[in-house]
Amino acid sequence: MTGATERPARQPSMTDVARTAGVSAQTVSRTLRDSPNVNPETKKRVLAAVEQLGYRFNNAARVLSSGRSHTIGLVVLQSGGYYSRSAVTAGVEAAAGEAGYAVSIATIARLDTGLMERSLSKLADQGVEGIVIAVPLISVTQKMEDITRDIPTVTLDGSRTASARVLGIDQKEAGRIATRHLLDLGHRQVWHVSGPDEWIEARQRRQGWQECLAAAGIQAPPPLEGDWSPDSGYRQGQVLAMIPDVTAVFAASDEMAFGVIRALREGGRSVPADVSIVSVDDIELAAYCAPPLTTVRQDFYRSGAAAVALLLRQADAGETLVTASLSVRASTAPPRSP
Amino acid sequence: MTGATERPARQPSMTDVARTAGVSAQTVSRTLRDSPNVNPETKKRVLAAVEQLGYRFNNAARVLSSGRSHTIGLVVLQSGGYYSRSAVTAGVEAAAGEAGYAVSIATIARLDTGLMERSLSKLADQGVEGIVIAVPLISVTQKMEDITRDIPTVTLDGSRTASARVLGIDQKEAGRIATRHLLDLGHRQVWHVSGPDEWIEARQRRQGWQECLAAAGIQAPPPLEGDWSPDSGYRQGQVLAMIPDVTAVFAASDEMAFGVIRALREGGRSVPADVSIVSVDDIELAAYCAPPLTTVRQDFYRSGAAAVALLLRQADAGETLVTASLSVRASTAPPRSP
DNA sequence: AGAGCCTATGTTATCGATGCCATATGTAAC
DNA sequence: GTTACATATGGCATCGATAACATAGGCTCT
Repeated sequence: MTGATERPARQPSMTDVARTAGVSAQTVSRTLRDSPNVNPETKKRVLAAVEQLGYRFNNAARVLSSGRSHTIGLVVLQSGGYYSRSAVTAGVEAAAGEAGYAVSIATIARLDTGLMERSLSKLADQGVEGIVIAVPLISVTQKMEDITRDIPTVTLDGSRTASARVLGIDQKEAGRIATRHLLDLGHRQVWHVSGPDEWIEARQRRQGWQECLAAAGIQAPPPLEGDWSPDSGYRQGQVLAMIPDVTAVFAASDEMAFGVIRALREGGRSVPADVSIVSVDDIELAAYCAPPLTTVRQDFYRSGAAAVALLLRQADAGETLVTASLSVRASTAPPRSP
Repeated sequence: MTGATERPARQPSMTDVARTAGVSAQTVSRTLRDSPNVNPETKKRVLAAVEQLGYRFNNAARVLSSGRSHTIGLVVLQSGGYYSRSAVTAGVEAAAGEAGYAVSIATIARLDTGLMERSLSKLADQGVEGIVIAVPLISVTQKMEDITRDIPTVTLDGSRTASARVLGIDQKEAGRIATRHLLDLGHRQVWHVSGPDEWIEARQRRQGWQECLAAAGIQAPPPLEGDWSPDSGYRQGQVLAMIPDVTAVFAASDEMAFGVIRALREGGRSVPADVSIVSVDDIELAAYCAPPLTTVRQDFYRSGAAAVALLLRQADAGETLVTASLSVRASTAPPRSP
């Protein structure tokens, strides 16, 4: 029975390599980790054996014995719509990869406390060494506190648990720049279609808008809240189209801006002749749709990367990293009768 | 020394739980995995101990001893631009999560053989039990063959290694539907702005277009190749704008379509009055830009989920899963003088 | 009542790499 | 010519869970 041809194709282990190379497993381990005290000659033999057997190390064993998983967890929203969020993902992955860390992604289908808890648990179970949370914590539960106490966590949204660190993202700046641009063109009032109130991003952009208006001695009109989607922009645009003296709108995202524009046009307003629109994100399409969108671009990729650096203790919390710049295109113009 | 207060806060292990509950580690293991033969009474004691100690299992140990990682690897392109791809990601994650699998994502910055090899290696090192490749294999190397021989792999692009299975995605259908729509409107010729030739998607959509034209007895004009980006659409649109008798264009993606439209308009052509445009994807913005885009929607989410099912042996290869449906909006119309 | 079989639980070996300590050279220092 | 110390390598315990086997009651069936 035992003498059968069967050899269940087990992956070769370090011991196998050691045997082939005529050294101990320990030496193989040292070689593969570039330990200093290994004879170049020996090293060569070991590497040859590795090559020959097609050896690849067993991650689980490595993690178990070293106690290090070299993995970072990332929590993002599933729906791909939010441009800035996917840029964050790319930044996190790039920075983590560079530092030799893998990224385990937990997506949540929508903002929901239960889903959030489950995602964090999942990541904790996977033994991640750090967590980047790129969605708002709509409410912080005990369970979340427990996990973020045990595992270094950085939030990118401004919301936080007792122990999670927050990477400073000054979104007000974007709101200010956008509003300023409209005022500079001669508009006397600027309306705002904001993101959902749970998102600090949305709140900060709204604040920037308010402050900028206040500084100009203008009383801000009530903001209209959307959910980042083009459709929500469209619906709020329909509201704006019913208000006669609207000449300038600041939308909190490009996607909403396009919805607003559509509604305004359907309502008989021309953009930018009657109404100017600025938004935030600068998605690729912004320059190619009609009209090409004037929008504030921010470097979210960089803040994703910075979050990883912060987790790996190579950067400080509180630093403000997202820089904003205005791309002026064709959705804004001076008001008709200044 | 030893009597110090210090207790280095090691995570509690199964043994600790066992001690607290007054049972063996094995019983704890059984309880936590819902083994049938555990006394409800005992189970309760164990769960209480788990709760009390804040125990969470050690994934590495579990993987090492069971030989199962319960993780699936996913290779995608980093740049978020390709709508269909991110839908695939969501589908993969949802299906994997449902089956109790985690997803480890390897993103490649661009289509490059070296990067591809590295990503696969990374995933293999992590001990994934299956791999979903959602990008084209521009060239298959020995190393890729080796990895996909050892680990069940499904490709979603149609390209393949010797052992990877291919999930049948009939993209021709999309090309056919789009072209058919234009012909039905009365157009006598349909031009095509295709995706990059490395992508099977692009090739198949092109084929569908060609076949549909051929069936109507029309000689297809040379396709214009883009890279999925709005900008590439714009550049090819400039070419089209220089050709007098273009009345209908099929673009292989929504983003390119918007680029084409912009170029055509700048060239003095009106859309859809002078030129009709159909594309593929149905991104959220398609309905809100000007003009609202007529486009073919495909269910990529579903094919991502199907890829996972295939890996987990719950489905068959070769099955065609992506269904296409046309969303008629305002970028198409009958030709001016039929 | 003893064979046979479930149920509930414990014991022990094992997965594959690493940490720590031991050992065997070589070689510089006094 | 010891002491001393760096270099190169091996041995063994260990990480935490699981698989496989072992055992001890309790029950059914003939």
